[in-house]
Amino acid sequence: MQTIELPVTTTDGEFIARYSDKGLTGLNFPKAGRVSPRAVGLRIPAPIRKWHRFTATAVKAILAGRDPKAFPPLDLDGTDFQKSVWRALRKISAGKTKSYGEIAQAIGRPKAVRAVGGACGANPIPVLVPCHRVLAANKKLGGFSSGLDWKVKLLAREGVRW
DNA sequence: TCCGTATTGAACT
DNA sequence: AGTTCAATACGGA
Repeated sequence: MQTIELPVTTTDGEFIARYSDKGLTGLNFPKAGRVSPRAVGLRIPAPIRKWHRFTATAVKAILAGRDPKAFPPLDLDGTDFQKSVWRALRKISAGKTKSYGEIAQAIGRPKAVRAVGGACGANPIPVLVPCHRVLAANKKLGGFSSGLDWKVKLLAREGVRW
C-alpha cells in the first residue's frame, strides 16, 4: 500500500493530507520551512483526487468556523478505544465544546478521562476530527499536541467563549 | 510490568 | 485561589 501526500493551501498555510487507498489517513498542520510535497510525476488515482477536494473544502470550512458539509472517507489507524473516541469527537459541531470527562461518558467509560486525553493526542487527523473542541472540566484550555495557539485560534474562529 | 498522559475532584495550604 | 494528591484507563516500551 502506498501513501500519497497532497498539500491543502489555506490562508493559514499549507496543510499536508495523507491518503491510503482506503481514504484519508492523516493531516498535518502547516510547518514553517517545510517544502510542500507535491506528487510530481506521480499518477494520482482518481478516487484520491476526489477525496482531496472534500478534504480541502472541509479544512477551509473549519478554519472559517463552519461545519463541513462533507468529509472524505477516513482510514483511521488506531485501537478500538481510540477510534471510538475519535468517533465521539466528530459529533461535536462547530461552536460547541465538551470536556474530556463528557467524552469518556459518551463512549461508555466514565472513568477513562485520562485515556481520552491520550486518544486525543494520538489523533492523526486534527481539525477534521475536532480535538480542539475538547476543554478541561473547569472550562479551561487543556493541552494540544500541535500547539495550543492553534487550539485557541480554531476556537476563536468558531466563536467559542471560555 | 512500569511509565507517562491534552484529567478530575477533593483536600489541603 | 493556588497547590498537592490519589484514582484511573490506556498505550507504548
